[in-house]
Amino acid sequence: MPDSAIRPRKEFGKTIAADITHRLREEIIACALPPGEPLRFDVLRERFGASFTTLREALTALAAEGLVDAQEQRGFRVAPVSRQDLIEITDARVLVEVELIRRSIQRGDDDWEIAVISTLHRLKRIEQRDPEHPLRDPEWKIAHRQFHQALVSACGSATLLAIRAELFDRAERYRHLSANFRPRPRDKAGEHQAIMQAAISRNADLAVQLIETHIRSTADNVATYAAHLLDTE
Amino acid sequence: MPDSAIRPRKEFGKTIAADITHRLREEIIACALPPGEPLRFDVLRERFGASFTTLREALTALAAEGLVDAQEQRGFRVAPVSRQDLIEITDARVLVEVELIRRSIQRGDDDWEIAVISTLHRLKRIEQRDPEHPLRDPEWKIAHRQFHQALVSACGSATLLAIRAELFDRAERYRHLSANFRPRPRDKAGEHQAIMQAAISRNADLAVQLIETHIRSTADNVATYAAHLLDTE
DNA sequence: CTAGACCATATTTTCGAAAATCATACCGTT
DNA sequence: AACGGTATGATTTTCGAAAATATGGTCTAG
Repeated sequence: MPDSAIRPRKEFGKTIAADITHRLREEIIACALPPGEPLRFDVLRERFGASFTTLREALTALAAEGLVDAQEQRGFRVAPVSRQDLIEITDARVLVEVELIRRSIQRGDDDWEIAVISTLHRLKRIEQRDPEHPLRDPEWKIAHRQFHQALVSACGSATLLAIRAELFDRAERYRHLSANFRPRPRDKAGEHQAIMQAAISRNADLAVQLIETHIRSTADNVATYAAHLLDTE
Repeated sequence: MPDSAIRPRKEFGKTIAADITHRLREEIIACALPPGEPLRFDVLRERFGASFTTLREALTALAAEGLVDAQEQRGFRVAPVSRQDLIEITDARVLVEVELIRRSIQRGDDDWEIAVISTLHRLKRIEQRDPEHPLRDPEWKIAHRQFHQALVSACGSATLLAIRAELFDRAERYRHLSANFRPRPRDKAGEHQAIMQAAISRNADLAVQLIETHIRSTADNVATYAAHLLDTE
């Protein structure tokens, strides 16, 4: 029996507000709600079936995450994109992720190694099964997120992990932005494999270098293929 | 004519929700609302004169900043404190602030130098005038915040500045926590002066080292004098 | 023809009542 | 006495109406 049979309203989290926050976040990251799009209450009300104030709570939370732009007395809109913002997010990600990889490699135990290996394995399975544009596949997105999450999960700082997760989401939105115009994805599978091996063999310097390249080349890709969307701001 | 004559409701920001977010943030940082304190709506309603939903919006925003703990279906409370949390905030601050100081020293122009010098000057003036417990003085708090803000203001990344500001607020709460038990403040004035000089003379390595010591010794102080508040968790 | 004031409409923001949920005390049963 | 279920009160969460504010267009004066 599919549990969708008993799905009255809420799916993620117990409150409607938390659920809508989650759904809105996903739609913004996937660019189903395009950057700069005004978020008017009557439209959202129809789309999500919630009241003004519940929607307002969700939008306020997303504004704090940097995915929504709150313009006082003039409503909300999806956070706009810009080349500068992409650069800042990339730099911040490198700064944080490099530190967390180092800490994880130093502190990671058996469970951490297992998590890294198994999340990569699942990611590769999904890529085999369906070797085309991966960002269109929700399962690939989840598996990709979980692999990168696993890599840093042993760092020991919930504070830095939360910051990292926020930056990851904001970067993922930019990847979606360029996904429709990118001719063919480069060899991410190979990069992920190499990162995993460096991490498991506790070669921190190599892992750090690979991660930085991974993040920066992804951003370069976005800047190239979404250039027409970044310069019109 | 003082503009307080025409202050019907709002003070900071144009919406009541933004105003209440600001006021709640200040009270939490100052530990006027102590860590772990339940934030019940009828109490807040009386204290701030706003409705349920407006308060809810403010609390949701503060939860995203890490100052409030949202327990789904069971309300909100002031974020609890712990030794582990203090360590994480301190480490994260060092990571970010060190990077931002470097960038600011490299990129800062004349206006940056002027901002650093003038904010420190104001801070010293306030300290002369009233040499006792500085955290009790709202003016000192603002001046202190502005000096540290000025130091990193030329870094060129609004993204990292926002992260830094959040961590600064969370750290300031811990400083307030121990302020009542600390016998006498150490020589912060001298430290600030040395940091300013290193920054202005573009000695990045020295400035970075001084900032790191500044942050860590402050945290050590908190851990010492607020120990009884951190271990009971 | 332009600038500014004014009105009408669209949209956001706020409110308190009502619904949903949780915590507690009570009661009956074993 | 211990346990489990249930009623009751306390608290949070959600809703749509009402108030506040912005937007866009029209008219008038210069």
